[in-house]
Amino acid sequence: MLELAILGLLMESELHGYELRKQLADVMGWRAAVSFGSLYPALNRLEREGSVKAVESAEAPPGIPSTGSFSGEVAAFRAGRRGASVRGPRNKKVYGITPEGERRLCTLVADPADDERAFPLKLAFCRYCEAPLRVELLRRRRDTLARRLDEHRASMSGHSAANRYLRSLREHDTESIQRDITWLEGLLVDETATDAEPGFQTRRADGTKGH
Amino acid sequence: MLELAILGLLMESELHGYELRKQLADVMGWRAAVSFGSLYPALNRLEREGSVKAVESAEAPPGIPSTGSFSGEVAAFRAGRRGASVRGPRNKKVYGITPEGERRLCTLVADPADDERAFPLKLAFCRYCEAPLRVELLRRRRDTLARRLDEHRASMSGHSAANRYLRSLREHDTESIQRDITWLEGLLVDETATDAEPGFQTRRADGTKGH
DNA sequence: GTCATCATGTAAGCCGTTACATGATTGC
DNA sequence: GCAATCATGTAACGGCTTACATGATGAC
Repeated sequence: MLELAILGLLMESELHGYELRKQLADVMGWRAAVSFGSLYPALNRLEREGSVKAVESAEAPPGIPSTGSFSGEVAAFRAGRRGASVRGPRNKKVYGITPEGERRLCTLVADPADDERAFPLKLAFCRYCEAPLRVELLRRRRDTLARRLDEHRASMSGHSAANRYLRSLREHDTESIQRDITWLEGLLVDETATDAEPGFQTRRADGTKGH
Repeated sequence: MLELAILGLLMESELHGYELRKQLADVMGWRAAVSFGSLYPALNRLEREGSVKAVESAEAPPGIPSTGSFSGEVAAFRAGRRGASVRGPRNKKVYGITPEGERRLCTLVADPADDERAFPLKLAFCRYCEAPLRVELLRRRRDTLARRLDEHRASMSGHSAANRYLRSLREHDTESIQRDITWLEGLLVDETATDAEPGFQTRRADGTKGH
């Protein structure tokens, strides 16, 4: 799921790991506070499989009147040892998404496993996929919750009787699920109402800098 | 957290692993569907540390007119190889909670780390702890959510603008958190309103068979 | 006698975390 | 020059899952 988050953010702008993490925390909040220990390996994995690739960081180092890519080269040289030429001024490695990666993004959104962690992430980035896939995502989630609601009601009798905390928890739970379903149904209506719109959003044209 | 669930269920009745799992699924529903691969090791862990102990299963094997513990002994013998004498007819190992385990239960409820997984479990079993601990639990959770709500609002501007899915997700999220807080506040009121009640519930007296 | 279910466990692996190590850059 | 922050990584570990292995019991 981390991969989905990475790919989704890279659709909006090219980023390096450190900032990816910040934006992820910002965009998704408490849901997806991810650590470097999993972020960097994930980036390497995605790079190996061709979903992202390191790009020249277009960022001109401040303080030096930008004599072409010279200063960047120096920094890369001084930084030494690793991926070398793609490292930016501050030893940064800026990533961009590839066409392969865009396909992977939609594959991940299409993946039927949407638990509480995965779904919000999918929803946040599904705008880069085609409409039918988005509808499918919303329907699937709604159906999952509907099924859960049934189970919930089925097992309402019995256990809760002796435990007022458990009873309250379950009632609250039931209401929450109902609200979620209503919300999803609203999103589905929006989705079908606007299906005359352009199919899906593409990423920013190459060259336009995000942020 | 699995340990809390085990201890909590054992407060109500003596159980063996297999049924523990069923009841857990029943009581907590989708939240805590646990696998044997983690359940049995957890039970062994708890037994080693003295929080639970294997007990004679009082269950008389049906079809045999119960000539004392004879048939049980035979089954245990035939079952062979392991913990031997505490195994019931069907090679079951029935566990009960110890005083040590009861203390451990309250320690776990008191533990300040309550994420989305842990809190419902704590709430479900906090009735075995003393009132101040319960109040503390509810307050802590409410405060956590209140803080989250603030952060949420702080970062509302910006990102959501271009993404109607993300915007909707956040709005829904905010409302959900507010509802949760209101709910918790209600529970807190109940808690302080009923503090003339007997301190806390103890487990069933030894010998009374649950279920 | 065989199949479904009950019952207990082990092994491998996934996905994430914390803690640690390293070094560049900026501000003072 | 020193601390704070930016930036990238590695190592160890944790908790849980899946898949596998084993065997008892009951229904038919």
